[in-house]
Amino acid sequence: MSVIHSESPAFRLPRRCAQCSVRHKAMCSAIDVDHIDALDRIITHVQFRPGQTVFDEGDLAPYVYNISRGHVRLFKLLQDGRRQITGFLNPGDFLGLAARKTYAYSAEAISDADLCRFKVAELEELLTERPPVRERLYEMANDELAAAQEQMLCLGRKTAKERVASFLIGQLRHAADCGAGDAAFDLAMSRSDIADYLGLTIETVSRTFTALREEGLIGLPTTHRVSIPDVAALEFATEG
Amino acid sequence: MSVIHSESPAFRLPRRCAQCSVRHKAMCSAIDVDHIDALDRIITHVQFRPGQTVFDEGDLAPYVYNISRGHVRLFKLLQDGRRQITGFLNPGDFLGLAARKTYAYSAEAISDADLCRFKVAELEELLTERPPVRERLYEMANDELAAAQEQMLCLGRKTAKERVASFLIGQLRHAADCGAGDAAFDLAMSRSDIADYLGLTIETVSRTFTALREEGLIGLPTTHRVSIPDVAALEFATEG
DNA sequence: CTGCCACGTTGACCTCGCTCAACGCCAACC
DNA sequence: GGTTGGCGTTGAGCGAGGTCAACGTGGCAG
Repeated sequence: MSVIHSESPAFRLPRRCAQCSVRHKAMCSAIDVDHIDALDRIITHVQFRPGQTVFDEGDLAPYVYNISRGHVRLFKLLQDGRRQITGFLNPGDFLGLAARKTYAYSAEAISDADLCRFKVAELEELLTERPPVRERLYEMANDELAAAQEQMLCLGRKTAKERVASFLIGQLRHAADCGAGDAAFDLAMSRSDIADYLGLTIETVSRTFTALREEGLIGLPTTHRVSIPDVAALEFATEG
Repeated sequence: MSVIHSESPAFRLPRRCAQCSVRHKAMCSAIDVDHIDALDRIITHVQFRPGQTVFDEGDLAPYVYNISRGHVRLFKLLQDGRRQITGFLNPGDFLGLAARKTYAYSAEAISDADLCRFKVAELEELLTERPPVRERLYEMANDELAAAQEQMLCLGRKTAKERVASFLIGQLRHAADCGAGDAAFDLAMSRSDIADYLGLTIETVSRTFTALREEGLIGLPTTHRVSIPDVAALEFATEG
């Protein structure tokens, strides 16, 4: 496919939940193996290309999603185009949580991404039949809330260097969860995405990466790969 | 009492849920009138003075609270004392939502405040018996999440003037919910609290209030009272 | 190979909001 | 009445991060 940032509609894709590699992390983990077919019946698998829109803030919200592969950015825009990325989602993450009748934020794929799509109405049935699923969703909402509060601290009170260090530690933690052994990982997102996540400009992010590299706090084998020789040292730079 | 910022322990206070003036807004609204006595049995009413700590970030979290009177600030601190206020709570609001084993943020009373205290363990029983309560909590968590995302946009991408305008519009909305007729209201919090909520300094908040007043966008009959002659005009100042 | 384009880096300069300091106001207290 | 202390406002100067611009680099199409 020649046009990467295609706006062509996401296409469907047949899959089975039983084989889902991220089921254990996802909301679906609250549903036991014997009832997975109930999931399969209400799920549609859809695929997105990098940059493609999953939904826009203000759209009617008939669907929620689970990410089975790839990365997604969530963001809000001001009228003049200023953008604040409120979070990056990874495989296993839930998308559409805060949704009421309409989505409260926009979502775009960062990389190629496979998503499991649920109709909210059908999910509601599942929730009524299986209270543990709602409990799991409640837990996930609370985790997101805690993350949002941490991010507010970052945006409101940390310097550029502290923000970038915090971001990198967060990415490291996530990579560690995914089983990457040493303190090195790949960034799924561009400098521009990082800037809009940290409330900085691209230039400041770039300069701060360079400064951290020159101080020996990080290594940058490629622009999208980061190594952290001394995690404690970088953690210190997170707020000191 | 001569010492306002007393650190004396909060004292208990007998009350009945049936008479609670904010029950309709609170989590408790998911419990019908016939079962209010179940609430009364697991609730302790506690009172706080201005500046008093309800709990600190990192404390074990055996309790959650509902606010029946007064105002509370939630915040996180950096080691060097920098503070980010993540939210102001009003009567009817729930406190301790994001709690896991320990609180993820600190909470202090801003004004004199009455709180209804629940033991988490006992609330859990109520949740199991009455699923609508968990649904209500889930909704509240999602509302808070949406508010947190809006605040991230504010902190990451808005100018000082836009932040203060956004804050004032938010306070106006809240006052309107509470039935205040015209576009004027009292601020429960100090300039210092507003600064730490908006990621600014006290001086910048003060200067911005003055600037907005000189532009005719707001009136300041007293330092803690704000009138908004043209809500649409202030709303416009909210993002450009 | 060549040209193109998106992305990232670096430099020079500027500005918005921060820092530091002085001052005003008001309520509490002696 | 005078003093004190908390809070808010105002001013002067500064600096972290933004703006604008140039340049480097790597992947891809032809």
